[in-house]
Amino acid sequence: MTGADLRRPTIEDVARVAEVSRSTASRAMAGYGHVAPLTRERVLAAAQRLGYRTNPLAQALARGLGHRVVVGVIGPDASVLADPFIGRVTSGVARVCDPAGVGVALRWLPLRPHSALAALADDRSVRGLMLLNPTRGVLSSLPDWLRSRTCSIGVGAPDVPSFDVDNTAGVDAILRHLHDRGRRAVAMVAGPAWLPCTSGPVRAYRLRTEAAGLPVRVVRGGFDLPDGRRAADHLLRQWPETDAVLACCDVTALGVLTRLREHGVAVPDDVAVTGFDDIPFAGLSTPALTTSTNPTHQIAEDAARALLYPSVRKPNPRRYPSHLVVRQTS
Amino acid sequence: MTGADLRRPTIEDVARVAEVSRSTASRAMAGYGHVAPLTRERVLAAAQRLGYRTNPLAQALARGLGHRVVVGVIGPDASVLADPFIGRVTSGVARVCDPAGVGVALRWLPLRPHSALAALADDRSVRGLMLLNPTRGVLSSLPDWLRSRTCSIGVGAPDVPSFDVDNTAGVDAILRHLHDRGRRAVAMVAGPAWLPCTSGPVRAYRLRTEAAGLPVRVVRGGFDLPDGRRAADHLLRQWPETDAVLACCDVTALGVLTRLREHGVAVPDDVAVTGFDDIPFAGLSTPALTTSTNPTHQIAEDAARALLYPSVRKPNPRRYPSHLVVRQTS
DNA sequence: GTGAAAGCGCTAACAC
DNA sequence: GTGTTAGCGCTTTCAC
Repeated sequence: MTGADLRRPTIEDVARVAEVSRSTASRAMAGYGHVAPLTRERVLAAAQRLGYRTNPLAQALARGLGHRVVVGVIGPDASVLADPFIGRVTSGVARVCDPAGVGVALRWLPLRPHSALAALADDRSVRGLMLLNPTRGVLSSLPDWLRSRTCSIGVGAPDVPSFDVDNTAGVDAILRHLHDRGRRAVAMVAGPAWLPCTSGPVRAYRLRTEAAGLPVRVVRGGFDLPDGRRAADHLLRQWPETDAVLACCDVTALGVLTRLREHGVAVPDDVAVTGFDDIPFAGLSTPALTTSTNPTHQIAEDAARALLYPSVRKPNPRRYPSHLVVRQTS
Repeated sequence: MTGADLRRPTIEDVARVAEVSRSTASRAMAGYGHVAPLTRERVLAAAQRLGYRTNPLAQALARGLGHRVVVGVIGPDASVLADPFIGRVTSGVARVCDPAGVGVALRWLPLRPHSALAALADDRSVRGLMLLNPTRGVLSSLPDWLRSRTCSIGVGAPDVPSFDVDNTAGVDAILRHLHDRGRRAVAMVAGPAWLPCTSGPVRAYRLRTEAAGLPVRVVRGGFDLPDGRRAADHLLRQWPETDAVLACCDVTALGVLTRLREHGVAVPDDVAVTGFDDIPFAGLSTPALTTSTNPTHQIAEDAARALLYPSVRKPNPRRYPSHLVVRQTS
């Protein structure tokens, strides 16, 4: 009835009602440390009765735990944040972080992120850093405090847990599939050179192609449609006998597809085209794109959990299988 | 050189070096309140020299400001979070919040979100709530504390800033376009009934159609491909003379498109099809989808800023124009 | 304009 | 097992 009722109850109030000290109340609520079962019950009952809710702000300060996970995307410029892939990662992380009272921030990091990482390293609000597309160099230059709370979607390091699709195996499977279908002149449209994760696939392609005694043909692509179109132009000019194009991402593949059509090349009759990622609309193109599907949400969520609960150590690096989805373009 | 150097400098250290009190140092750093210019300079210099970085955790506690914005998506079940649209919103918000030291959490809210909102209302870590697809009923039931820090992407209220596409005008423009092209039997595939933002477009469609003395034909759709396919089946059966389908979302439109093709219906020759949203791959379908493009990122970012900086009042509700993109399906 | 001091609400040594 | 106590680092009245 008095003004005191307007105040939200603090743990002090709970302690008073439960007739214990603040520390005991704290222990009882937290669930660790030694508290007599009966005492805990009393505390919990008091909390319940008062409608007590712990204040995450105070908790964070006292524990010295940051309240946000930063998703840091390394790339040549901030436009990398516009990629739908980033949206999937961010939303996956945001969902996993929510129950822990943690939020997600999204930030572009330049290819030489040294100073940006230094800034992150002395931001006490940072609970963890999820690095997208880091190079080994970047990982090794991480300040210690930050390193111990970093994970990577891409290449990792012994002390930086990494989560990624096994795209080497994925690309290999696609190539096998193309060979099985009788394609002999398979050209690869690789990702941009600055992207560390492109090297594995290129190597896999090279290895299997050479082993089969077939010609190795790699053209560097990017991530968007025009890149794919340019790649198609390049291929047609350079190696007109190409009978399959293995692109490292769906968007590029779709660019290749449209450009080939414009040139009057029949897909898949003249040339097969494959993508990678299985974006939501890969199945909607005409013809529908053969690609490889990745558990992006799963990866993002596992990575987020690794950051939130670092004590639970898992095998590192963690690689997720990519599954071939054969549609109509191959 | 001593152990003290390992400790991160606090504002206390800054104050000592600048030879002022903690409060003055605090004021100087914050930038408001009265501080003599010279004093401020001294403080700033000291901070600089010590490499002082404010601790957002302590700041949050002392100021009583939450550290995360919750994006709450209202829908029948948690699967609504998988929509790519959510990814775009989340990443947009996360980017804007980052510089403010704030994170984003993502949470599904049931159609009757009463208790979920109550929980949010006494979570002190919540800086703001961004509601997606709320109904007026939901808005009016918001607890006061929460209401004053809520914004909506969808319908709003006098005291809840809302940000949304003017989809009524958008749909009207599409319909006008179809009429201009000579379509006379335009059927609409509306969004799901639980989605509040579907009523405006339906009304707009009804009004203009009736005004033109043409038949009103609405079928309820959902958000995914199968919904569009079902809608197409329904239309062909019910109103075989339909010569245009106005769908309220691109994915549904693409479903309609593929299903029509399977039925041997030529698009756009026999039937025109239009979508809404201009998802990244609307331009890649064959034929390319005519649709309307929306500034989703802009909306999300503006809404986030409204939450972070509530003092900067803007007109409410805020409506963003949708722009017709005529491609090949109409 | 500046300083003293009282919080913000919770946690975690440490002593009992 | 439980309580005492000293923080966590910053903000903000309120005097002067």
